[in-house]
Order: sequence, then structure tokens, then C-alpha cells
Amino acid sequence: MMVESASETIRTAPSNQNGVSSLSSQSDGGGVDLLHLQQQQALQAARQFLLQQASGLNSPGSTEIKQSPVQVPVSMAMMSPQMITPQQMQQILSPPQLQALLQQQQALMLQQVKLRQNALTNSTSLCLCCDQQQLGSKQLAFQQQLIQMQQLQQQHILNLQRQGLVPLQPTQDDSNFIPSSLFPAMCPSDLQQLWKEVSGVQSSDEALKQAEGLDLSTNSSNSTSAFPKAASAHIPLHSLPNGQRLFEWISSFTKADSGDDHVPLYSKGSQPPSSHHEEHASSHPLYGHGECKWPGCEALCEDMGQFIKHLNNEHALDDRSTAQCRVQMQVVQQLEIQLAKESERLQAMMTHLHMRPSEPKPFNQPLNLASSGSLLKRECDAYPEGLPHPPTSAATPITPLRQGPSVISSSSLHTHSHSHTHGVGPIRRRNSDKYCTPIASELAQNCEFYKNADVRPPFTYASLIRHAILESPDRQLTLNEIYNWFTRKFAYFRRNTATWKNAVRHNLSLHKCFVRVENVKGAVWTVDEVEYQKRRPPKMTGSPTLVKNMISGLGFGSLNASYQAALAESSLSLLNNPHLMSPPTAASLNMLHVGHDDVSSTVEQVNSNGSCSPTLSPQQYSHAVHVKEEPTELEEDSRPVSLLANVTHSLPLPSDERDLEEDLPMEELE
DNA sequence: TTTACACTAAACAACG
DNA sequence: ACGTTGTTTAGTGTAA
Repeated sequence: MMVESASETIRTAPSNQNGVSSLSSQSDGGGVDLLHLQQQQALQAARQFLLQQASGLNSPGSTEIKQSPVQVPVSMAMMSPQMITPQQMQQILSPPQLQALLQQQQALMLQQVKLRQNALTNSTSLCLCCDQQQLGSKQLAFQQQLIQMQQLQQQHILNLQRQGLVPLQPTQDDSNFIPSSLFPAMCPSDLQQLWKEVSGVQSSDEALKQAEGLDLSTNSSNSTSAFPKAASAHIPLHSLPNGQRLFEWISSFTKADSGDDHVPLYSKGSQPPSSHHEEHASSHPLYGHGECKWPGCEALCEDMGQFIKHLNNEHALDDRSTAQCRVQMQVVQQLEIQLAKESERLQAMMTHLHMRPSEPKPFNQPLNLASSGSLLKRECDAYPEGLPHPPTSAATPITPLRQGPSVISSSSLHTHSHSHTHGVGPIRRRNSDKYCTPIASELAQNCEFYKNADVRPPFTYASLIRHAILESPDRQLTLNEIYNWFTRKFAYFRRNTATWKNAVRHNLSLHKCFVRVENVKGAVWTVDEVEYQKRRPPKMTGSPTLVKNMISGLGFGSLNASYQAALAESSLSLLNNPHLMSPPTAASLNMLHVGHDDVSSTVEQVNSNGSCSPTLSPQQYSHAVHVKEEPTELEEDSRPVSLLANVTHSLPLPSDERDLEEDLPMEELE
């Protein structure tokens, strides 16, 4: 994003002293000198901050941070510090960074002013009045600089607002409002540094030591390094811009209902318990292991009472606490961003591994593409939802899966190339009507699905032919009408016509149940139901068998045959599409596995009536499927919904028991 | 392993 | 001659 120009001129950062001295040497003495000095300190601190960010990006310990959104452009950060003008600094630094720096510089300048005061009062100055006048002028210059810095910061925010980078917040105060979107610019090390910097404002000796240990200009600046450690750095309220507003702002997120102005982060339990501020006598979020957990404090407190006293005294609602709180907000923000990124990474990993913890349908797209791939010659966009919903119908008993075609067997996968050569898949579909004939209800329920989805129906040719014939008004059909019925009812049979038509003819001739009758219009085919039932195995009259098959259908390895077909088609198509999946095995098997899971969950939704949730019915989405048909085959598609669908929908949906009894042909359709 | 069934492919013939 | 319809055979795979 912003690091694209990181390779541009990068110079080794010279020492801070060079920058300061070279500039300060050009300055005059007196107030102007001090003003320049303060400006250079501010710039120096900002440069140092940028350098820290740049180095933090390359530090081995910050590999995670590398991926965090770095809003400070590296190309800018890597520039020579002298090259950075205040305007550039304004553009580089985000408002919170600027503000932190400004506050820090303000604190430093205050310290310097006080130091100078002390030095002047204790010095052997020749003229106190001159000194005081000089001091007054310097203070005036200092105040002017404060105003300038504040204006700079405000201008920066306004610029960002104009650029749309910062949402306008009319209710928020100008310079004190720190847009949350700008917080993540800092890496944890920066935040830690900021903490140190902010904490360095405090007057304690260790805080000053911390400040001296910083990489800020205090190390190189003569004036700051000469600070007496006893210098008071407590920032008076008026010394900070909009100090009162700062209080208001920070009060909005600290303890809104706290009546104790001095203990914004700690209440004595009088309030209703909240998640964060709920304290017991023995615990406090800011107190642990005998010391204050306030960032940068670590003051030892023997007990809670002492801690409370310490908290009230040292961490009252003032500018310092406010600034520290802001920094803590940045820390939290950064962590949240990091958490979001890690979560996103986890999601991507799980998606890649097909674990799909909570995502709606990550594998829909591959399936979708697959189904519209080789087998369909991309005629069919397959399932609009991408998900080949199992055509498990409400009234359809779970198809005995063993009959189902073992569509995902290795043999099927293995022989698919052969099948693909010949058009129709090699999937041996044992009849789903072997034990029971759910074809009527199945087709009635999933009529639209099969009509639009390029899924091979889990029925034998014989059963389909029989169904087609029985569906006809006269219970007789010509061969061409049977063909039309196939193409009309099943998108799958809109291609590879030679193969399946040959199979239809073969079945008509082979099976005795199909009787050819000479008619005035020519030869028609009828169904000899007795013969048909003869060839059928003993049906599932007994519930044990049914239950067994149902249970097996609920099993992991067994699927609804239709869904198996769908999966098989999709997977096989996917396997044969090198553009969609180069290594065929793992991903496809994973996908199938996922499909299994989905089906299992789907089947588990079968209610007590044996029907599935309607949301899982293919009909729910088949309306959006548009299958481009072969021109020679689509003569029937302009017809209204099939008779079967009309009839069966107008009647009570056949139940499982009805399917079991459908050996009587008249019952099936009437 | 055997058997039955289903599917695919193919050859062939008859017919319009 | 060609396409359609119908029959038959062979091979293969699956499941019981």
C-alpha cells in the first residue's frame, strides 16, 4: 500500500546531533534560539519516531507487526530525517502520533522552561531583569509555538477529513478527537515507546530515567540531557491544548457514571456492576501482584487501600492520565486489529483446509464451476447458490444409498475419463427403486432441480422410462416422446444424446416390462407393471429393512443417491477440468468429504415425517438455474411444468409408506 | 467367487 | 442414402 516506494532514496539516518546542531547553529540566540531549539526537538522526536517505526518493520521480533497496517509510509519514514519538513511530518504522522509527539514536546519544553527558570534564578546572571525579559520572551515564543503545533495538528486532521480518511465527527472535539481508524498506525513497540514517552512526563525520578532512556532527542539534545531530575514535569491544565475538552473526551470512555472525579478508573463498588469496572475488595484490573498496573507505573502498593490511594493521587483525571489512556486505547486498538488479522488468517487457513467453521459455502464455487465444467460444456451455470443441495425430498425416503451409485467410489473417479470420452458418466446407478420406488415423489419434489441442474438422476433407465410412460395421459409413449420426457425433465439428458438414447432403446427392448404396442400413430411403449414388479426385488415392506436403510442413509459414508450423483458430477467434472483444479486428488476428495458433512447435516434435519427442511430442497434455488440447452434438444422446454409435477403437487405428497406401496402403478400417480 | 442387475457400446436390421 | 427405431450381443462394474 504505502510501501511501494520504499526503495526510493534511503539514506542512513545521521545522528540526531548533526541535525540539531546544524540547524541550531544557524539560529540566533535568545528567544529565537529557544524557539528553534524547540522546533528542532519536536522534529527530532518525530524523526526518531519514524525511524523507530521503520526499524521496527525490519526487526526480527516484529514479524507479526509487519503485516499490520502500517500507516506511516515507509518510504517517508526511511527518508533522511533532515529531509522531513514539518509539513511532511504532518502528513506522515497520524493525529494520535502527532498528538503524542506534541504532548511530549510540550512537556519537554515546559521542563526546559522551568529549567531555565531555575538556572536563571540560581545563576550569576548579570542582569535579572534582562534575564527575566529574555525568559518572558522565550515563554511567549514557546506559547506561540504551542499554538502553532496545535494548529498544525488540527490542520492535519482537517486535511484528513477533507481526504475522507477521517470521518467527520461533528460531536467530537477537533484536536482531541482521535479517529479510531488512525490508531492502528503504531506497532506495539511504538506504543510501548509512546507509553514510555508519556510516562516520562511524570515527575518521578524513574520516569525521568525512562525519558532519558528513550530514543528521543533527549539523548542528543544538550538542553534536555541537562535536565535536573528533580525538575517538575507535571503539566498544568492550561499548558495543554483544550485541556478541559480532553477531560470531557476521556471521561466519555473512562467512567461516565463515576461520581468520583479523581478515580475515574476505579470505583468503590457502589455502582451497579459492570463488566469492566466491577471490582471487589480484593481485585482490581489495575492492581495485581502488589503493584499498580497502570501502564508505566508499577508502583508498589501493599494492599488495596494503598493502591486506591495511589490511584487517586497519581492517576487522577489529568492530562497525563488522559494521554496514557489514549495510548492504552491505541494498544487495544492495535491488538484488536492484530486479532482481526489473525482471525482472518485463521479463516483463510480453515477455508483452505476445507474445514469451513462458519462460512456459508466456501466450496460452492468450485462445485459450481465444476458442475458447469466439462460435463456440461459450461452450458449450465449449475446451482446459483453453488451448492448442490441434495435432492432429498420431503416425501422421499432416504434413498438407499448403497444403491446409489457409489458415485464417489474410486472406480467411478477412475473411470470417469472413459466416461467423459463417451459423454455419460460411468456411474452405475443401481436403481433407487430397488427397495422402494421414490422416483415419483422424488421427481415431484425435485422436479425443478433435475430440470435445471446437470445432475444425473439416481434412477435406472428402466424406472425412468416407466415413470415417463406412466406419467403420460394414455400411459403410453413413443420412443421420441420418451426421449423428450428425458430431456425435458433432466438437464443431464440434454447432452450425450446418443449414449443415453441408446440406453433407453436398449432398456425398452431388453426388459419385458416394456411392451411395444402398435398404434395408429405408430409404435408406442407401455409398461407391463406385473413384469415390472417381477423384476423388482422384494420391496421394503418391513420397517426393519427400511429403518436399516434409513439409518445407513444417515451414516457418514452413505448419501442420498441424488446428492451422491450431484457430488459425483461436480467432483468428476472438477477432476476433468484442469483449469479448476490441477491436483485432482486431495482437494476434490476434501470437497467430497465436505459434501458428506453437509449432507449428513442435511439428512439430520429430516424431521419426524421423514421430510427434510425445505430450505435444503433443490427447488429452492433451481428457479434461478438457467441451463443452456442444446438446440436440438430443447423442443420441450417451453412447456409448462410437467404433468407429474402438477399432479403430484396437487395431491398430498406421498409418504414413505406410500412409496413402499407404490408397486401398484395406479397409486403412484394418482 | 458367483450371480443378478445396470450401464455402456456396438452391431445389425427394419422402416420411413 | 440417411436417420430413426428396435433388437441383440458383449463387456464392465456393482452389490448381494
